[in-house]
Amino acid sequence: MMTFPAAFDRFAERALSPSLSDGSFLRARALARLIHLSADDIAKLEESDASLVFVVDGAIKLVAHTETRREQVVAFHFVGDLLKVPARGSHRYGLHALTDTDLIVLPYTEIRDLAALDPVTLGKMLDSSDAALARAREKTVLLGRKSAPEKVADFLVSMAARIGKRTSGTVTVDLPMSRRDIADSIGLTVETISRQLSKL
Amino acid sequence: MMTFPAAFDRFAERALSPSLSDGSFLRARALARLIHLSADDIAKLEESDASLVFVVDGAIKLVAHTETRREQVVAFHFVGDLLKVPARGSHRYGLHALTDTDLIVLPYTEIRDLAALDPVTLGKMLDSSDAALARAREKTVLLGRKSAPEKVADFLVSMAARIGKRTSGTVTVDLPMSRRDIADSIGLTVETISRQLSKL
DNA sequence: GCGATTCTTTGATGCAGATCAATGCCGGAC
DNA sequence: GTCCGGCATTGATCTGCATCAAAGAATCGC
Repeated sequence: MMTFPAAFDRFAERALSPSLSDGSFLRARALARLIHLSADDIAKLEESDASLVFVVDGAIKLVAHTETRREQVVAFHFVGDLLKVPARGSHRYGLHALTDTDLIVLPYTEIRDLAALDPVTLGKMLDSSDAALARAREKTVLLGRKSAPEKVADFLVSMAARIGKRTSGTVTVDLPMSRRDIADSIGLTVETISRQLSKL
Repeated sequence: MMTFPAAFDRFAERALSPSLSDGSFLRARALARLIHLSADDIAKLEESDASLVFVVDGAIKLVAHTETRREQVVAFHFVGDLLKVPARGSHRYGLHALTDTDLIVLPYTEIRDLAALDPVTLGKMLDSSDAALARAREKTVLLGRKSAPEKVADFLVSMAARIGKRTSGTVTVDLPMSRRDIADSIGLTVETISRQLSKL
């Protein structure tokens, strides 16, 4: 748990320009909300507009819901990540906490307009978007052209790269998500995940 | 076919700020190359660095190659699109022409640095990245959680939205890509595509 | 500490879509 | 024209993963 001023400062350090005008800075501060989520909670976001979200602490999944009650985990995000949660498109998107989590949430279009005059802030948004796009493209290859064993292996490798702890040669990963989350992320069923992991 | 000055102007109109300084404008112009591709040609890009590509005319596919000779179509792009072709990551990326195509290509990091001082240019790059990310996310849902008939139907709908011609109530789409391209895009085989299309 | 609930594992069966194979179709070379 | 090579369709078979089912293991409330 965290206070708003402390959380907003972390957001500002990560996402805003240090040379942002006082006016713009205060405007951003006024638009920001701190949301604390317990594990399994769902963030209440505007569905009609996209949101800019900063993960102050914890871990989350971005989920797309299809009409037919199926769900796809579009991305996982961890501390320090900046992401855009899209407004309702052909699917409904939701943000679910994997662990206890603190988020700073801002309305996307407003903050985009605010950043329109500030290249440093805009640049940070661009870099976040590019990073997310790169991961989404890798995931496209994973989902489109790989077998179950490859999917599980690649998933573990990518998680190790993002949240693995390197201690004296060996890398350990503490996975904050359930088997179901993994399954919904890489397009398999929990049973298949379980079987693949048993074989290791 | 098109001359460099004409092609670069179209790129500048789409991607650069009208108020960009003369120096930056000329620098961008010096970095840009015009590449003309015939159908099925592959663009020769730097593999060590990402490229910023503008589609002046024609249609292209962004392809990821796996080690094992399989390939995944990551995205299709059409006239007016601005896209980033990533440097070699865990997969090798290539740009293939679907029809006769003119591209303006620039080294990504240089143009990103050049844009670092110009919010309008940066904003256009951000918007392109966001649009690509939104499509990639939709594709993630498609690949991860949909059946063959749904994949084909969704593919046709999304292509209609992007390149369909609306003439008096009915929408017609002229698909520039082969069955194989469609298959490699939505994670199916040509035979399955063929069977699904027959049922319509 | 002990049921109740949820998550994970393991096994048996089924099916959607891949693979293999053959034929048809179209467009270009000459 | 007709030969040829690549693309598309259609059919037969196979298989990887889903689905269905049930039995542990962990976690929670009280």
